[in-house]
Amino acid sequence: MVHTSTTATLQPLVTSLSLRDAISAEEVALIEGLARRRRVLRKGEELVSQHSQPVESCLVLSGFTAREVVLADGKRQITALHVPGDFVDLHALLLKIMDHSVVALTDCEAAYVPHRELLRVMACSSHLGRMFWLSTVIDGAIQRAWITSSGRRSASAHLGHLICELYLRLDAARLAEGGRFTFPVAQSELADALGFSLVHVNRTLQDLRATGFVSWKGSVVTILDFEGLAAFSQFDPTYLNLVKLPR
Amino acid sequence: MVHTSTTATLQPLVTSLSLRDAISAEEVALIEGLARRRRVLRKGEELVSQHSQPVESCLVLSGFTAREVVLADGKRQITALHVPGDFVDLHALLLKIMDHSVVALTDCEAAYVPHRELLRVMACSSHLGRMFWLSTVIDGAIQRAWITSSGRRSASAHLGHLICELYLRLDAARLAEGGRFTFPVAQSELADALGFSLVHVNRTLQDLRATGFVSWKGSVVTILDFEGLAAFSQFDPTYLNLVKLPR
DNA sequence: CGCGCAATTGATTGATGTCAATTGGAGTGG
DNA sequence: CCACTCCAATTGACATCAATCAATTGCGCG
Repeated sequence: MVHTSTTATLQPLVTSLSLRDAISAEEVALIEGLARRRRVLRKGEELVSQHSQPVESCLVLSGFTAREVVLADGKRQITALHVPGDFVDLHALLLKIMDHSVVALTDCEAAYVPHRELLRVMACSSHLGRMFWLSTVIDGAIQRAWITSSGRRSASAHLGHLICELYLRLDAARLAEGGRFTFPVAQSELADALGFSLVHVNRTLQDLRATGFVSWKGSVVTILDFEGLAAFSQFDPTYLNLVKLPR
Repeated sequence: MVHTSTTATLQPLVTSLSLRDAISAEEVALIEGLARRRRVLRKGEELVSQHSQPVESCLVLSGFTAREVVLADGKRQITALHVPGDFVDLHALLLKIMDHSVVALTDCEAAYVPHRELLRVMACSSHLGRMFWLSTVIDGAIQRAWITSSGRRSASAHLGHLICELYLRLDAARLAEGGRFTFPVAQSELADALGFSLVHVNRTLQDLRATGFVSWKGSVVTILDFEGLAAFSQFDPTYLNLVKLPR
């Protein structure tokens, strides 16, 4: 069952953009003036389907989502994790055809904004246009970091790097506190994000716990020593662009 | 020794953009009207340095380049390969700080366009602005494909997938002919792109040759059976967006 | 011919996947 | 409250894959 309504504040998007550059009151008004529909999705539902040709782009308001590709032999790869405030398929505005799908890892809410509306707002504010562009470009930077982890980091550093990344992104979205955040995702899904087998995720998690940098109980992740974990995982937060600059 | 001059046609860029959407005569004029400086780089030189804050973006006119990250322990990961016509650090227009460097894998020529010039042209043509955005978003799609290869494909399928991708990209740039292209890159560099050890690249290449899909002698790569290689590597070219569509 | 670099090979170690079983915890019906 | 069920987490044993170390070969060039 899909719930749809028109009431939804786009505050998470404003918050996310404001982390990277000042967003004026006029720009906030433009954003809040975007026509959109709201959907509530349950864990496992697709927000956007592979091969579809979206005419609207999808913004996550709450919950965790992932981009995933399923190969012919049934193997699955998650190529990105998204947190509230992320415009998960903004790139569909230009790509036209989705080469992957976006799924809900937890129950979540999303706002769908017609491409026509995005173009209208970008015509009013080229700065907002650049901020939208920026958000797709940050997604790309995160993907490069994943490629690096996958190719050249040990299994525990790969996982540790992901934990550091998630923590900073969630903290920026005010969804983390004191090194702790909730990440209600099964180890099998983590496996698909890391490119590991399920068993290997489990053992890597145990290795990481043994270092004392991280505690992970149920869906609560606690970073006990961020500096230590970051050094161990060779994590450099520059690529997240959590810096307010004129763009 | 760095050679610099101001004469350089940006035709490779026009060709690349024209693959994805019609580019009008006016738009071509706008592109050719971009102020820029030209540099000739030798194999191994850096086009753009990690941690730098570019005020111009770099377009490859000829030769192969790569984005690379070097970790503290000396391990290297190549996160993207670029072919002539690619705007390799267009994203620096928004990211401001480079989280990786771009290096020349072969001797090559590049044009550097000041960000101010890009903003000027985008103000004249919002369509060109979207085409620039598109090119960064295609880079992102390629990166997702790399993540998928790295995480969920066998070593030979990973390499096979990369060969299919390079072939189509080079073919689109008119740098391939009859399944054959020149790729003067050492196995050690291929290793850094695939996230393999050098020895493993060598053996994977032998496996792939044994399938009969590919011949790779010196720097000449010949795809003997594209359909077979694509099926074997689960290669679906959709993500390359080599389709002319209104964007 | 001999140098130097890239490609190749062999042997071994270590990391990771697979298969199969067991444990643990939350929810459910009796 | 207890037994039962289901699913996720965990463990053990083993097979494979891939990294490492250490030669050796092949080739272009002075």
